[in-house]
Amino acid sequence: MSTNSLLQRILQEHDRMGPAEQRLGDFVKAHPGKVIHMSMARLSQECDVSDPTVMRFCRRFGFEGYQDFKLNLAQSLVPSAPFAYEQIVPGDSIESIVRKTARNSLNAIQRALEDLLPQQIEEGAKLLQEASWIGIYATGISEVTAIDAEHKFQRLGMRCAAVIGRKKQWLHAEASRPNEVALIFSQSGHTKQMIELAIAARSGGARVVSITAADSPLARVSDVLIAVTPYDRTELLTPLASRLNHHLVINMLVTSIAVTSGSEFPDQLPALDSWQTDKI
Amino acid sequence: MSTNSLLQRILQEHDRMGPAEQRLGDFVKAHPGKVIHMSMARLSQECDVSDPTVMRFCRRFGFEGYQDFKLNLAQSLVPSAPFAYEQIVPGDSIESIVRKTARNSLNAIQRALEDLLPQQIEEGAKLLQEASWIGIYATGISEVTAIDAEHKFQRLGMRCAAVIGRKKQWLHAEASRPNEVALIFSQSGHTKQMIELAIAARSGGARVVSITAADSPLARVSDVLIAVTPYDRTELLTPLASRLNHHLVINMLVTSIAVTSGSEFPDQLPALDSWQTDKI
DNA sequence: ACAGAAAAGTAGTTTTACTATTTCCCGATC
DNA sequence: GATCGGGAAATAGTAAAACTACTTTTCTGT
Repeated sequence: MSTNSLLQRILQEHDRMGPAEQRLGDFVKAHPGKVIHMSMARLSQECDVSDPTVMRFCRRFGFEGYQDFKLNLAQSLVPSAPFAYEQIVPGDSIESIVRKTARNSLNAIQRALEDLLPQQIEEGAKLLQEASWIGIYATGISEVTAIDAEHKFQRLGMRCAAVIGRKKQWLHAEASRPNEVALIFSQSGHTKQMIELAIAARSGGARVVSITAADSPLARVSDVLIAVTPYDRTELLTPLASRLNHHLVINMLVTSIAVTSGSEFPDQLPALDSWQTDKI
Repeated sequence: MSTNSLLQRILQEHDRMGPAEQRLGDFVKAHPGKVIHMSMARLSQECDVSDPTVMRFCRRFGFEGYQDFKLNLAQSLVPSAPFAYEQIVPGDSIESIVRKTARNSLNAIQRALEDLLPQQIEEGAKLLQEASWIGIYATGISEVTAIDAEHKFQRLGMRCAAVIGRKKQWLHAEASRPNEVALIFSQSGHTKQMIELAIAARSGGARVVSITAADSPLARVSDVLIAVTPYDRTELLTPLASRLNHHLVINMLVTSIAVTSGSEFPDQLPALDSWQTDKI
């Protein structure tokens, strides 16, 4: 993404700098959190460098001076930006659970924003929109995702159903016919049941839209793939974050369909609960 | 929450300050982006205030001085420069739908991180953990949230059920007895059915944990409130964002319960799907 | 109305960021 | 091989910034 962190730019510029400025760069990279609380004098001393050199170093990156540099450095350090998954461990306080959970979710969405390909969403939305019926398939905890999708598509007046459970899924997939779409959610794209469902649905003439990992077996047997990069081993531990992106994709699909079908307030549609329930 | 955005803290402290410091506070709130590039002298002049007053103002919030204050201010405004919700409009391209959806979600989580009170999560988790059975109630699109909660609590081996539909909900709520907990999800806290369910459950001896807006009718009839600030009119249009925070709360509850009950890998629990499904 | 405390301001000191100029280092040139 | 030249860095100096100690003003309560 275009929002290159300042620290990365320092790394890139490294070879184009003289030795004194390199020492500066190394120190800033190593202790950015310290630097923002240091004066120019202290920093220059720490790196065996004179303070006009610090000045030149800052200007090199397009800043007006040291102050301006420090401010931007501070902003690029802010926890939410490009930062790692924080594992939750047994001793954690409630407060840190709250913080870590939220931050991990932020992290997940940020990654999604960088990785998602709008074109895939577009293709998926087009197929879904043209379908006469949509079967929504998932297993395990992704079932909730399927139910969520069902709710939202039905709001748009579309014919669809979340199909849960092995036997039911088989029944529906084998009865597939042209003009229908099978929408499949799978984290890894390696789940046997889902791959077989995709194949069954296609042999009946239906199209398959999968929200799953790129380069997975499921991706290869789908007509349209919406690639959601799964999390590597460490990050797999996070329960919400991994599923969050699937919900995001659903929302993007729903909104896209609403937009292209000419709704005036595309993002209002799924929020109509208020009409159906009595309030006091 | 301790990670309260600086601007919010300024707002909270407003009444405890003298008129000069109030002028400062107002200016900082109005032009935070300007302030971070101003010197103390310029700021004090702009607010008709002497510069030791600026000093005192900064120290009031626990900072060492003006510099330190500016640094933290800069960090607190980094995330999405203006916190504004970006409405999706009919003409939007797929790409901007993707971007806006993701950014609105980020925005929602960030707000949750600032507003959520860990103590409420803690109280909620405690009650849920001690319950002999948990009834999970919701209507409309929040039903998905209820199902999600059911899935996750069951992973922990807890006895619970998502109760969907008016009549079923009545049956269950009226049969409530001590040691049971009713877990209620409601965006506004004004839904009649939910309030009545809460009252019914309590009169049967059960405790009520609500995830809803503070100061709402539902909040007032609950034993434990987990306050999730609802979105004002403009932001109500966002379908995912408003519900997202309820999912976050569920996750925090599940993790908290897992931690306090001594699980070794608290954040791994809800990710055990792999055990149940065949992979290829 | 007046004592006492809180709030804000004045004046002064130290530190800081930044500038202008000079020195050093190193490779190419005659 | 001394010299010239150009980039990299340092020295020295300045204006302004941040911070402190102290004084004055403005409330508040008896």
